[in-house]
Amino acid sequence: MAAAAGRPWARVCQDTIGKGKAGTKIQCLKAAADALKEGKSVFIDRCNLEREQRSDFVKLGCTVQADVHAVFLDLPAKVCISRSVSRTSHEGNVQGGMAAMVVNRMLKNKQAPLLTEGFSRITFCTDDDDIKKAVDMYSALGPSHSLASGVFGQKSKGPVQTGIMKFLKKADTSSVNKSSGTMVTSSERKTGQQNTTLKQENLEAGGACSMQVEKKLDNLKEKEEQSKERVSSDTSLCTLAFPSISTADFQFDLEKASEVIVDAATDFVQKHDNVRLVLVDLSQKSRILSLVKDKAAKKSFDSSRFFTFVGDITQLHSKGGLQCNVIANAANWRLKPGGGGVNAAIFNAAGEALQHATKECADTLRPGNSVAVPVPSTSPLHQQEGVTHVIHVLGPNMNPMRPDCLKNDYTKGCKVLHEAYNSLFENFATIAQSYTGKQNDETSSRKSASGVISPNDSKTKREGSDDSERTKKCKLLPSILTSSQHHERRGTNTLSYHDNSMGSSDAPNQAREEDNKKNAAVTNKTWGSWAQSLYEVAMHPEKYKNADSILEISDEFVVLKDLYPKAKRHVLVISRTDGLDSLADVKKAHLPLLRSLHSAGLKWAHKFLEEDASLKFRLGYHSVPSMRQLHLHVISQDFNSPSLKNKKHWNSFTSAFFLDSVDVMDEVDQHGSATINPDEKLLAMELRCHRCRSAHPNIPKLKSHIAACKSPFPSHLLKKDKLLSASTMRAGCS
DNA sequence: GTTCTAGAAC
DNA sequence: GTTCTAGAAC
Repeated sequence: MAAAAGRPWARVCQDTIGKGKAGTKIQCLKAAADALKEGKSVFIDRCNLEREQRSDFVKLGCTVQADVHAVFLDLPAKVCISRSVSRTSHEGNVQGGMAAMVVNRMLKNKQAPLLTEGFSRITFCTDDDDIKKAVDMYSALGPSHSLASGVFGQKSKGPVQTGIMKFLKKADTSSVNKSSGTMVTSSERKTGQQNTTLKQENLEAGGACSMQVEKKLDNLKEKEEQSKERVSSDTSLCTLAFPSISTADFQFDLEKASEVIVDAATDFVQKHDNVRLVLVDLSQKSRILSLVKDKAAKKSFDSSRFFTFVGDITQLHSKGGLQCNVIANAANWRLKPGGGGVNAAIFNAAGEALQHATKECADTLRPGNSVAVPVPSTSPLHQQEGVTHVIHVLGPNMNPMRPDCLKNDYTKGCKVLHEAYNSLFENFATIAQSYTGKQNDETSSRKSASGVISPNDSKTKREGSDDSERTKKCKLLPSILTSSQHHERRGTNTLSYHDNSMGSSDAPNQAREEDNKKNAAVTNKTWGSWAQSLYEVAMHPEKYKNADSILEISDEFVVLKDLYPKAKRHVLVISRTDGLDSLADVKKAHLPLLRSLHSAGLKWAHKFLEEDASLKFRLGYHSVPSMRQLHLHVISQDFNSPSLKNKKHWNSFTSAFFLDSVDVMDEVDQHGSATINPDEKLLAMELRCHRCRSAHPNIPKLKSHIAACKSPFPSHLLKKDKLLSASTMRAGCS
């Protein structure tokens, strides 16, 4: 039913139609029919996400011979959810925490509109820009204007669609003067002039976040209290607080490390006056502290000048009552923040100022060396803790997953660790000297001024001493590399990361390149230098047999704890077959190998289930792995891990990108190869809960959700034992 | 101002 | 694979 041109628009909205009460679809249909009778154009503002929901409106439009258009707001789920949750004045009161649930439910069933439903024009809007364009277009419609029929704005146009488009465009030219649709996306309507029913698939979109889950503070309860014991508050002694170097992430043997510490420290305090060394660790139960204590007790030296202390090295003064002028940092070779442990804590506590100050002193650090950095006076570490210098130290590394691994060579390791402490203490001695000098200077200046210090004098003095300090600092930093050395270092380090850390320093680069070429012939993929780690482990597992991360070595595979686990339990079963880099290389002949990897994975999953029966496991492969060498993931489904940080991480384990081992074995058995969907889009998909499939706007919100979600796992996982749990394990045993 | 993502570099 | 960081999103 085409009414006269120039008639206004009627907005039919189920949220408002009930005048305070919940509206009904019947009311909407009646209102739309009435408006059409009056010759108005009608805008149906309703979430008609399913075909069935909207069919009555389409029928109504058709019976009155109006053009029926759809504007489909096909926004990413995360946008819909975050906006619906954060809106504050929704007419239907769908907002806040409830909204996420409602929107998730709706999105689950959403069906994109089709021309065959009876629409003459469908406009897809996939972002705010599209929406604006659509609003502008409909707002600008005049009485004699018309919009082309067909489907517009759909991002993935299949060939059929194109055909339809062509056909419709052709047809459309003959009906140019027919009335056309006009729309408004909100209650604020402009001048609609045509008489048409317009249907809008309305996904309300508004503002911020879904679940109002409070941010979990990573404040671990077990964080040990600072030492309560009284410590000497003798401030005449310049004090260095230092953490044990290399014994945490670098996995240096504690027994050997404690010997080195005691040797180096006692030696140092015996040679230097007016200095104090304090070995600090967070935990009362710290093994390195007790080892050092025991060993130190057997030596004769002034125990007030070298002792151990339990506390946070960044809060020794404020929380521990221990004034330290200088603290040491167990740094990384890049001298960058992060990485956890002491390094992260110190950079955190000192603020950005320390990063800049460090940059000014050095770019990189070699094992066995240290660099002293004056802590800027603006830094909280300086202001609150009275720390004037941080000395970054890099010790030897025994962790095969870290750069410059010494592969258990403790002869060299102890030597380097000794060098590291010596370098640290020497740097500290020079700072201490400048302290004593300063104190003396100030004392003498006071004396000479007979108790009167002019502000100018004082200022000059301070600047002067700062300057001399800087000069000294440069002299005492043997670890600072020249610019050219620095570049060279970077170059070699890139290699050494893989060569040394992965134990193939004896394998020349050339060989690696050949390997890569050989491999490229199979999968046509070249692997970045960083992608070689698993290959190295697979080829030479014996070199790492002492590393904690290696759980099992057989002729066929190596079981390794993932260095960056994406869940509470996450291990890799790495095939040892050379040249088999990923699933794409797998042929029927590899079926026995796949079965071996699978049963090894099962065995470890069972072991973990015995330790924690609440876990669930999946065994599978990444369609396109990032690391070379075929490896099976065994991963618990809690995904509770700080290393799970981004969308790619999430989707690589929860989308079709993750191929269940049982399916892979079946496919290889039946077709001689695995079906791989290498679509990168799988990794860029919206974030959905792996249990209830609800969508979430970002990783933190998703993580909050999955920590609480108790929905059953999707049924496809329950088939074929893809999801291993304590109960499936028991069933398997019986 | 803070949080979060995404892309480049490694 | 991770780290770093600019800038988008909030």
